[in-house]
This record gives sequence, C-alpha cells and structure tokens, in this order.
Amino acid sequence: MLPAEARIRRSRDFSVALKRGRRAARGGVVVHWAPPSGEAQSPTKPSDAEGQSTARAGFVVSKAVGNAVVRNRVKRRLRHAAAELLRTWPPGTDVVVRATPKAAERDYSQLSRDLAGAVAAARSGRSPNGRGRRSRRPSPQTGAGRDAS
RNA sequence: CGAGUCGGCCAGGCGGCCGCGUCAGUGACGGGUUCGUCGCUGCCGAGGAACGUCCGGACUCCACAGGGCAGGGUGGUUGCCAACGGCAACCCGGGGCGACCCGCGGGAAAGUGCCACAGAAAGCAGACCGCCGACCCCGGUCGGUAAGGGUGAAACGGUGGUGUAAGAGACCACCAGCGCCGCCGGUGACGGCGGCGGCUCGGUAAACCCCACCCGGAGCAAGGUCAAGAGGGGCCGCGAGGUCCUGCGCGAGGGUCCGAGGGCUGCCCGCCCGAAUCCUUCGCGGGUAGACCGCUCGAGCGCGUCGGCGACGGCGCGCCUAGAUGGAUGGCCGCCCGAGACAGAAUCCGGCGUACCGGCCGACUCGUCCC
RNA sequence: GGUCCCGUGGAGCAGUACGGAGUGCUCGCCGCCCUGUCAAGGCGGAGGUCGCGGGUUCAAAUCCCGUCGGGACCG
Repeated sequence: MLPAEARIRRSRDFSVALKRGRRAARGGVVVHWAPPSGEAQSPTKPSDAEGQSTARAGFVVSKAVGNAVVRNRVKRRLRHAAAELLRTWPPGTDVVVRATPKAAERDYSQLSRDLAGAVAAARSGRSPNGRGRRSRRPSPQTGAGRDAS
C-alpha cells in the first residue's frame, strides 16, 4: 500500500496535475503524468513540490464506476499496483489515476497491467496537453457585437 | 412424513507472508522524560442493514417580558420508552379450517364545500315513464301515489302480509341498522343481557373543518481555539499604553436629527432601541477548499437472577469494541464446506422503511400414517 | 455528511393549491399543397404505462405512504 506521504492530498495539487500532466489510457484507467516541475513552478503553488523525497500518486474514482463498495475496491487495488511502480518514478512526479466504469469488472492482474501500460505510455508520450491550445474562436463575437449596436 | 405460521441468531471458516490506519511501548536524531521527524515491536481496525434520510432524541449555536392569531404533526384503549409517527398486549373491523395475519382505526344529527357523465331527481325536497281517480274530442289538463321501469359508484331499509281507487312503516310479524335507559364484567377501548322509542336520519375529514394531545429555529460544512485581518466602538489612564467587544471593501440610488427605520426568526397587539462609520435596495470586486479541538464510555454490550402475558424494568458480575480527513481492509498462497448475497463508518444513539445467497435454533397449527 | 428541488408524447414546458374523459403551447416527426429543387410558409395527422408500487375515493397526473432515478445548494 501507499503511505500517506506518497499520495496527493490537496485539491490544488490534483487540479495542477490533471491540467499539466500528459495523458494516456489503458483498459480501465486513465493516467495523467506530471513530471517534477522544474523551476517553472508557479509561485502560488505552496508546497514543497521541490522538497519531495518520493513521487506521489492520486486516484479519482467517480460514482459512475459503481457503488461505494466497488469504488473502494478499485481504489485499493490501484493504490497497491501504484505502490509497486512508484519507486521507479523520479521524486517530485505527480501522477493522477482516473478509473473508468470498466475498471469495476477487471481483476487485480488486469488492473495492474492497465496501470503499468498507461504510465509507460504517458511517460514517453510527446506533446501531451495539445488540447485546449487551438483557439477555435471563429466568430461568435462579430454577430453579437452587431446585435448590440 | 408432508404443508404452513411466528420469534430469535449467523453473515464463509482456519492458517502463513508482504503492505495501510489509529493507539501504546521502545530506540535514534534535534537544546529535549512532556514537542517533532524517522525506525522497530505489539493490540485493535465497518454492517445487519454501516443504506435511504422518513420520524424521535442527545449535543452545539442562535432567539426568547407577556398575550393573541396563524402554521406543522399525531389520532381505538391501556401500557413501555429519554423521546417518537416506534414497540407490546388488548378492543373493534376484515381474511384464514387453524397456528396466525392485515387495517392513518376520533367526529359526517357543530357548520361549509363537493358528488363529473348518466338520470325526473345527488340530499331533502321533489316526480320522467308508469299506476289510480276526475274532466274534456285522438291526446291532453288537474289531483293522488312512490309499489314497478330506467340511470348511476351511490336513489330514502329487506321479505311476507293487512290495507287501498292505486299505493305507501299507514299498520302487523320477523330480520338488518340507529338512538336512549337499566343491570353485569373490564383500569379502559368495549362486550353481554333485558327493556323502550321513533320507524331510517346517503357518501366524502389521505376536502375545509371540529375535538384531544404535542411542537422555538438551525444543523458537526453545528460550534470552538490558534494563525492571518483594513477598520470601528466601550472601559481604565494626564499620556505612552492596557483591556474587552465587533469584523471584508468599493460604487450608485433612497431614508432621515424626533421619528426613517430596526428588534422581539411567520403576523398582530404591546414593549424596547433609535441618528453613528446608521438603516435599506441594487451592482461590482475580494476572501474561504490552513492547523487543531468537537471525535468517541454510551438511554453501551454480554451472562445470570427477580418482577411482568409482553414491550420492558430492577439487581449482581464481567467487558472496552474503528475514529479516517483525497478519507485506513489490499496483494500473494494453502486447506475445508453448501462456492458465499445485499452491501463500506464520517458527531452519537432509539426506531421505521428498503436491498439480500443461504444456513441454524426454538415454539406452534393443519393433514396423513404407526404405536 | 447535511439541506432542498424535479420526474407529463422524441426534446423543453404548462396542467397538480380547489380530484371529474390525457387537455394545451413551442420545436421535432409523417403525409399533402406551394417551388425547377431545397428551406421557409399553408393544411392535415400520428405519437403519452403522467418514473414505479401501494392506499384513500364512485373516480387520482392531481390527495397520502413507500420506492427508484436525476439535479441544485452548504463558510
């Protein structure tokens, strides 16, 4: 299992990792890989991201996965699987793992393979957060401006 | 043996290794028996429904001179309980051969409303067809009648007779229902027996309402401590300052120095405050997702005994049984059985309701056979 | 964890206080007309277990109880 210090515990840290992290999906999981932020860390980020001695993992299991018993089981299995991989990650790395509804049906060995595969893909993947860049703002304002006058 | 009724209990078990969380002990480090970090060892670590959040409390904060109105809830009786819309026993009504089960089960002669369509008529008076009598030309007019027809969920008791022009509780017998009186039984709801009366007076209160009883509001994201915090006010002091209370800013509009407004968590009476940096309406922006406490020993659980039909209560002995905060139960392996359902604590209790693979124990009923 | 709200044709709503035939609005769908064609427009039409179960009532989308699903809010 994962000791508390190896888990992401702040809502802000989750948001940052989900936004910055490179994304990859396998089977029942989606992984967001956020490498240790160089110095480009925004000054508002309060904590110690630099002083971390280990990588950290966080888990998001939504209601769509199942009832409370199912969600707990999925989260515990993911935590166990992440603990085995965690030692190979550079300190300061934040990884958020989201579970999809399919995760409820997978046993531990399948889930473990999903996680390892997704992490490997996200870690080596290029140009992760290309989403949101393209500014598809064709013209809604022009019409609006005309009406306003 | 078969079919069934009621009540209680269990919720896969045993073992090994590696992890996670709280607590305790212990070692090292930091000035450090008390604090912090890291390590080691040990104990403990989800449920009967933890669920839904439908009721009731504990607890916390807010409010509270007094009176009235409004609002909400409950609804057979007697008990149990901290309390309850819960539970027990009993009564009444309904179902079952029976054990037993089901029922929001007060009041409709206190008043109001509603009863669509159909039907003559839907509530207290009346009469469409009809029946009977009288009168005039087929057909109608007037009067009597409510037995028959038809409509409807519901039509002014039912059957038989007397009676009559035709009829009708107009009268008689029995039955059903209602009311009153007396006696007996019961704490009571109510029941039993006897007598009398008028002969009947529709339904709906999970429609308004009446009666009886109960209810202040919000909820642990309650609330408190610390940290941060522009400013404002009270008191003490000559002053420096001290101490307590309060708590974000900007802009625009409105109200006003004796009555604008505010408070008494809905409204009224009544009472109180009231001119400041105040009150009120609208808009914009900022801030909050820091730490700790609350946080688990309690209407607690188990066993025995006594009282009670029972719910439950008294006494004695024993036990301590999760306290997380992105939220602790996972992974690997072995053996056994019937191959294991519904499902995860978040302040804590008592209920109710709902979901659910199966298994065990006890009491009882009906049927069949044997002794 | 707590407090509330909403389920009605394919979509969005009204109807629910005070029970009386599933009534209505906008869009969508189908057919016809118009046009060389499409859109727009005109005419006509289809389509609903009122989330589900139980109860009260002669009668329930409406009243009562339970249950399922969806959504909002909290200093």
